[in-house]
Amino acid sequence: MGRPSDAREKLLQVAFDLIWNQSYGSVSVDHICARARVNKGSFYHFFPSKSDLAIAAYEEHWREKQPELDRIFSPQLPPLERIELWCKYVCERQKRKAAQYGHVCGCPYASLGTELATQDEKIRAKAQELVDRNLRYVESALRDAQREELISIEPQAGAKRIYSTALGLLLYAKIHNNLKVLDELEPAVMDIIGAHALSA
Amino acid sequence: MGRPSDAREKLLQVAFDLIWNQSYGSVSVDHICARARVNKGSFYHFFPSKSDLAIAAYEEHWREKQPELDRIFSPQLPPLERIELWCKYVCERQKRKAAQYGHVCGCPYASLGTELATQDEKIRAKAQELVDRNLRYVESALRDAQREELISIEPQAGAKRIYSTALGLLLYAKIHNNLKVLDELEPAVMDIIGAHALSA
DNA sequence: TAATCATTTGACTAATCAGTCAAGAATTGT
DNA sequence: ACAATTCTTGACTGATTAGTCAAATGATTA
Repeated sequence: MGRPSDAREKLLQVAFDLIWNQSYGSVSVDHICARARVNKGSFYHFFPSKSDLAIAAYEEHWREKQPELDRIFSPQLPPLERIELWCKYVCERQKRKAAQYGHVCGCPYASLGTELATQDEKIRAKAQELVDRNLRYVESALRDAQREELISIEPQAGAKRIYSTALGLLLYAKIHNNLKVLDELEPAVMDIIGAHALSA
Repeated sequence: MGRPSDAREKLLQVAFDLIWNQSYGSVSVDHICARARVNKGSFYHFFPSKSDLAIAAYEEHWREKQPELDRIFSPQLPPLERIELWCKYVCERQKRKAAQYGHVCGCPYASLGTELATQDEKIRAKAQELVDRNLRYVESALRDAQREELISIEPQAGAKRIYSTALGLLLYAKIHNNLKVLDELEPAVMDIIGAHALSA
């Protein structure tokens, strides 16, 4: 089995953190290596390039966060409660991050995605994939709500609107470096749903 | 008056274009100079640093685009028509840009802002300023609509929601590199307003 | 114990980065 | 024509960039 190592995992963790809190362009391979206490040679032993690391780091982050999303969007919960829970989760996560780093960090997929969408097709595709995976949770909750005749909105279109609203508010909050912006997330999302609520 | 020159203007123009279509981090001072056919020494004759150029370039772009926004949001027009016109303008502009560069470019303020918000406070503040200037148009239109008793939504909160929706959809469209996403802009915005429309 | 294999080490390249500078060129006002 | 002012030129610095490599190390297995 050769020599055991946790360098790969450390690199993935550090890379995701640095890229989210700063940006892809301003974080160098040397920075990542230094922070992870890994030599450059080891870096390139595990990853063919910086952009491959970024992709792997984001995929790994998804892998770690997925159980939490599964919990939030558990079919055990009433569908609209899932979405409410998700809004709170998004806000809470931003609060934690902002407290840790001193500024609002926004959506990690959006940050990497928007920085490199026009430059690196593989990274754009990965960002899209991650966004779409998130979207699917919302869509599924809306579909369940529809089945229970709670709403009339088309689940796919509704999910896209809700997710775009979240992306937009996170972006707005990051640019204004102001967490209070996110207080609007839950009401805005609920209004999107509510506008199409079936009056009993 | 010394030697006349349009180097400054060329640099502003080229910088805005390159940063919007690529990213701040991936566009070097050398690239900008080469594209503008200006020597590096001239660059630093006009601008103290790369980030100062970026700020000046974005400010200059605003200066050029402002008349068009003034036209779109002319008080001569019915307030909700202004917003409708603005939605169409945003979509049209993205179509033009995408045709020109082969990919959806998204909102330039959001792109620069989200890339550097956590890194460069002056750039973050400028992005915020530009976003807020745009917001003011929407807010003013909503205020006029309120005065005419067309809507009940609070203008400031409504404008924030509408603008966030636009930011979110532009971001979503950029990450998916898909212009069709923007077809949702006008209906989504109108639903935000419509949900608070006063029934005659 | 010896062979095997994955990982580590750190020095190395060649390109690129933002930014500097001193000397020269072009314009205007006198 | 001359001085003052503004802009241009292009070579230069020193730091940083992504990526390479051959030799060394250490754990596992036979």
